[in-house]
Amino acid sequence: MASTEGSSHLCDPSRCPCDDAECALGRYARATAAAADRQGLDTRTLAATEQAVAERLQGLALNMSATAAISNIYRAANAVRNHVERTVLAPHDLTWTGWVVLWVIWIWGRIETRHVAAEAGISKGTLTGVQKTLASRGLVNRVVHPDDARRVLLSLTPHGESLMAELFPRFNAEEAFAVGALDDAAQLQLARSLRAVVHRLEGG
Amino acid sequence: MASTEGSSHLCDPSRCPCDDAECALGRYARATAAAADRQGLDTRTLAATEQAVAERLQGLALNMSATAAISNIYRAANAVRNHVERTVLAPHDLTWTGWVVLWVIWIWGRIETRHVAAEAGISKGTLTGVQKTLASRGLVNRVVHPDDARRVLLSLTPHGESLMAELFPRFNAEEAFAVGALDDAAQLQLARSLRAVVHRLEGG
DNA sequence: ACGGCTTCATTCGCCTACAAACGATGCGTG
DNA sequence: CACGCATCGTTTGTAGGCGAATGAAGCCGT
Repeated sequence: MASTEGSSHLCDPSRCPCDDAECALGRYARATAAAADRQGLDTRTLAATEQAVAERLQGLALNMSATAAISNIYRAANAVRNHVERTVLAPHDLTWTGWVVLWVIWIWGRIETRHVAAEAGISKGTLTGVQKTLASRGLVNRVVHPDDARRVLLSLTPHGESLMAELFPRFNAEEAFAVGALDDAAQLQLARSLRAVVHRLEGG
Repeated sequence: MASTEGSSHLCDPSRCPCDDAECALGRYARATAAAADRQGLDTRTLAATEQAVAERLQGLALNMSATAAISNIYRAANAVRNHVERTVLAPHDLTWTGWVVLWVIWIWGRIETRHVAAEAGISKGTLTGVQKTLASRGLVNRVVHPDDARRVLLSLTPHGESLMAELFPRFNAEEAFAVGALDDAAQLQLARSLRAVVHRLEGG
């Protein structure tokens, strides 16, 4: 029977809006139903497993709003990144990290690599590779620090400068589009709540 | 002159709370000041560049609240991921992606790989590698679909089951800790705003 | 039943991404 | 001046991460 074919289509979370606290249980109910409908064989074992999962989740249902908030943080971050990569970065063969690094150098003009890594939120080792890629495309200059041969200074080439001048307005416009469904107060509230999360985790 | 040594320490964004709309200009002012203090040589060129950057940013200052919200989404997502990796996942040699994949399989019991990739928010190709890693550790079973030889079904081994039973409560506790500075209403509001962003970008 | 079309998972090349190890450089003290 | 120690950036090894290409498998119209 084709019970595994048509009815096995799961609720795609990237399209299903129902993952807040109230709806999470409903979503899980749909999950169990779909799973029960999907299995075909060994009904008892899978049903027992699903039952056990339900008991586990119900035992921790008090933190459902936390789960909803956290999982949405991650999904939103990925959505923003993917959207910007497609609409702004991909036409110029730039990755997200490459863009962030360019942006940091653009803002600071001339900056040591360790500071670029800290500002961009990547490790030193990662920056070495990104910097090499950007330099090979003629976007970034690499100069040894005149006073300390251990350090390296990065700056944009004229080509990099003109690219940033062209891309930054588009990037900013996409940022504005992403939060376009929220009014100014909601945007500030969102930023404030997220900052509270960051402080809580990174120390503050 | 040690002007490049002590005074070149930039405001570390991972620790500086000042990146909301009001403070962003202040942060940039500090940036320009630090840059001007840092350069030592070719003062005019760098100052002219900074001046040009200031003009560009001021011309787009209207979207500052959007920038603050978006950048905080990304920082918060990274903070959550790093925190959970350190506190819960690293002791068991699990990566974030590996955890998410395990979680999806745990919830759905038996699920096709394409659905796992969709639920976990990764590509099919990435899942192939992650699945291989998890299978090599005896956490995941891989079975060809009985009715369609193209598809592959994933499920947890008993070892994987017991690992999830142990780790999920800890994971959930860390999620709750991350948003612990917000009350329930703020958590739901945060989830709702983020969901609005996701809908806006992924279609809805 | 046979030819195209679709839909899977996998593979490939390239690029992050991090921790740890490494080598080079600078600094401070004896 | 020379020794140890701290601080850089880079390298190494392992694991994600994606798009595009690949090949196997099913579907469907003729």
